[in-house]
Amino acid sequence: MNGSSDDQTSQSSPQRQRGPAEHERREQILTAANGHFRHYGYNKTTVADLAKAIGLSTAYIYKFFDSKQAIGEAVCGQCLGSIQEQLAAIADDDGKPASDRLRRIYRTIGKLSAELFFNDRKLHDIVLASMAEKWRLVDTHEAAVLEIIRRVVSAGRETGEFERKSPLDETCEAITQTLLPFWHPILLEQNLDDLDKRTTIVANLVLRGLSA
Amino acid sequence: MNGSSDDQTSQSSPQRQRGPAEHERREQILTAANGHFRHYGYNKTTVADLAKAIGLSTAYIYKFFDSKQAIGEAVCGQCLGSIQEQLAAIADDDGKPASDRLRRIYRTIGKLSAELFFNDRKLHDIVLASMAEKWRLVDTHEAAVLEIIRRVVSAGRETGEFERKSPLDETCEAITQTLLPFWHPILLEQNLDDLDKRTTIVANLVLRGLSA
DNA sequence: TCGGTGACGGTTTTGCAAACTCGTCACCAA
DNA sequence: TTGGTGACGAGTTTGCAAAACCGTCACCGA
Repeated sequence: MNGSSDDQTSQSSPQRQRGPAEHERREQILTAANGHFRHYGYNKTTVADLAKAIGLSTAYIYKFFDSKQAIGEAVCGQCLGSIQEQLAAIADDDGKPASDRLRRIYRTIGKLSAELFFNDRKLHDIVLASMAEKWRLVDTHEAAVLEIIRRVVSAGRETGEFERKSPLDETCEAITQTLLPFWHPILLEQNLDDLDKRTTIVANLVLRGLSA
Repeated sequence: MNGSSDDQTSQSSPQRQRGPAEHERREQILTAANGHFRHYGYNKTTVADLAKAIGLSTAYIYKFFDSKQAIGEAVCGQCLGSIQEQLAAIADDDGKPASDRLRRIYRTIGKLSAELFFNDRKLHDIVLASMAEKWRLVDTHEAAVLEIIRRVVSAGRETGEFERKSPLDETCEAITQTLLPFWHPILLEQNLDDLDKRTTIVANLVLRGLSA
């Protein structure tokens, strides 16, 4: 009858990576990790597996990464970074009205996130791992999305397309909040149905609130 | 190197409860379950524990509930029902403008949900259980919230406070989506900080989109 | 018929030792 | 100094038998 709480918050604060930043070996490790995590899953891949695949010892891998978790974060970071890039490309497409861009961001973040987490089925458990421990990745990603949103909203305000009275920071934060259900792995897992429709109607609602 | 997927969706569709609906024993079981789940947690409470506490056999308990899960759902349902009632009370307070009511609903759902899931610390793992299996409770709750939102928005449209052009259904669904991060147990767990502020700014954004 | 139970099969959880994994360190070679 | 490794301790997962739990059924008494 004891408590069932397992509070091991391995938050990984230091963040400064180990060893040389640009190094062939680092890329090799990341590539191997990417392949193995996708193929066998995160938990079933051991650091020794990666070492063997490259033809190194495990000890040497630790010259480049603090921990297995750090490798996982790097791989995840690349995936999320790719999403961020695609969103940024939409955000910075000055040819289109800001409202169109924002609408596209809603639909795209849902689509890309769903693909990332569930089409690549085996990557799914790295996500579970990253949630179970409390990796900083989620916060980082959220911050990046916030920044992208800010760019779009600012652009819309400058062209007079969006209202200018509400505080920019709060508005952008609020938009980011409404975006959460469309990229958060756990929410996505629980509700993949109608994703495209849901993103669209929320985008509509939000845009009504933004329009000048 | 096999898959790590455990697909046991115990969705519990039938829904029709067993035995007489209004019965002293049913209340007793629910009361005992409530106490035990809170005190010892859901997983560590056995049906035999409940039976012993009331002074019955386990077999008799199954005259009233299909399964332990059904008991858990009933207890959870009561808690969520209490939240729904409080939200409904706000929604139906005709003395105040609809925008005030909606704003209060945002803040209240966040506050009450956070209290339910985390102040009552031991109830926390019933939530984990209810997520791990895919109980219908979450959907039921979401549907109830949607209905409450619909009442407020309808009221606001009738008084001319809210715009009337957008489709009512879609708008209410969208609002419900934006509410999700403020009551979903897992999101709440991951981000309790600034809850009140976040609900407020999202409410502000949404209300700008609603105003006539 | 209503209120209630003991005993039982099939599945899940538990306990514990063996095997494995993570990450460090001292150390080697060019 | 840069590139690289074997060996090892602390902690974690695995395998499997024993115990516990869930849920059903036949049955009892008023």
